[in-house]
Amino acid sequence: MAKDTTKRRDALRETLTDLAEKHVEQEGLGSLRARTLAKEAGCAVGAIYNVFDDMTGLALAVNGRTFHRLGRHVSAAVAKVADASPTDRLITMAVAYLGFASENPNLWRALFDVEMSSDRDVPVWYLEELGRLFQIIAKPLSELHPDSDPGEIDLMTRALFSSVHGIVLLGLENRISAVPRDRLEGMIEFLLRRVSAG
Amino acid sequence: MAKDTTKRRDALRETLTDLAEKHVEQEGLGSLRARTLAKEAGCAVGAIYNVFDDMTGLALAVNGRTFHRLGRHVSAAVAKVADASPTDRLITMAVAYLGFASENPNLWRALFDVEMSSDRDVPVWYLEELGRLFQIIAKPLSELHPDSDPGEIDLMTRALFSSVHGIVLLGLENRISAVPRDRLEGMIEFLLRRVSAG
DNA sequence: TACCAATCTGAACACCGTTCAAGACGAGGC
DNA sequence: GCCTCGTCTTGAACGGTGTTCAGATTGGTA
Repeated sequence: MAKDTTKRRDALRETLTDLAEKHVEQEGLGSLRARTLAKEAGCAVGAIYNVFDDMTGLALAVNGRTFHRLGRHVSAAVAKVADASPTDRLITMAVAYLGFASENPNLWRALFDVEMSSDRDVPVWYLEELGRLFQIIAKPLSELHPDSDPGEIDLMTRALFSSVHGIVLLGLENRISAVPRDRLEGMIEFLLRRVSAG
Repeated sequence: MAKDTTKRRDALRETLTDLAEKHVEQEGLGSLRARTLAKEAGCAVGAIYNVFDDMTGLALAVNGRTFHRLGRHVSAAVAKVADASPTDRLITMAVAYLGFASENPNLWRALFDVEMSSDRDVPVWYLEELGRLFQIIAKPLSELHPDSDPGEIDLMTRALFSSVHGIVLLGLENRISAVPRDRLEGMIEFLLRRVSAG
């Protein structure tokens, strides 16, 4: 079978991603070291490059998992209040987003800190995963504004997501603001109630 | 006079900051190289460390200038519409913020990209400059909500700034969204009008 | 002028991601 | 079972980074 080496490849890929995920979670994206990972995984530094394009590729693999978990986290939260008003569902999702970010700060930050500046294209799954997230935000919005065309809904979705993201981002950046967690929830709820009240 | 060497120190400090600013503006924060700057400034690499603690200190010096320019940009914009309604003034400021960010993307990004994770304290002027920015945002807000206590105003200020910041951040990050500039202005105006309408 | 402390120098250090020639090894044919 | 060949794996080496520090230099002072 020609599968044996492929299996080992996949196993190494997973081992490395596991280890990298642990490092990012505990010490942040900047703590990823090729030599350290190789030692921990019991392989040579060069072996990493048989499995990933470069260290950014490895970081993207970690982000893939995080993105998926984030999506499930938000989905699960909103599923529990499926009968609530669109506004309350929006608030639930946003607070769930805040919760995920504050419970997984390093992993969450890594989602936006990876170097994409190079010629590397944004991976398809990145946009797909983001699209899924936007879709579950768009649903309550289109209920709130049944007469708006999809383009308008899309813009509102991006605006709301960006706003909540901004509050979470600067709120968790304690060097700048250091707003208590429950205050952040209050800010988010205030914002969304105001925007929804039409 | 013992001032002569001090003068040279200050001159080198300014020269290095000028050069660094140019590099950040053109190529981004990540393009700062100690050896390159030393060569351009006509000094040795080690001389940089007589004038700055490390490269982060140099980046902070650049950010100091940017922060100041940003403050003046927003102030100037709102000064032109001093007689407008509080809501319109908020929108003017936010759009000015967007304008500054989109015209100086690399310098603006550097404001939030500097490594502060280490033990280094946030410089006082950083917080002072941010405080000034928050103050000019808070003014229209306290006109809109004359009965709110300063604590509430402060939270609303942070919430609004963070929201606008989020929209600008993800909006200019073309790898993720790529929303046209005028659409971004629309999103900001929509958000602020909704939040202001009480 | 002569001295000393402060400044400046740049080679050296420790570390990083990445590469690649060479050795090891698995798969398929006999 | 053995051989061959191509692929995988190895880790030293490469080129780059920020930072340091012993020695050279220089400016201020007596």
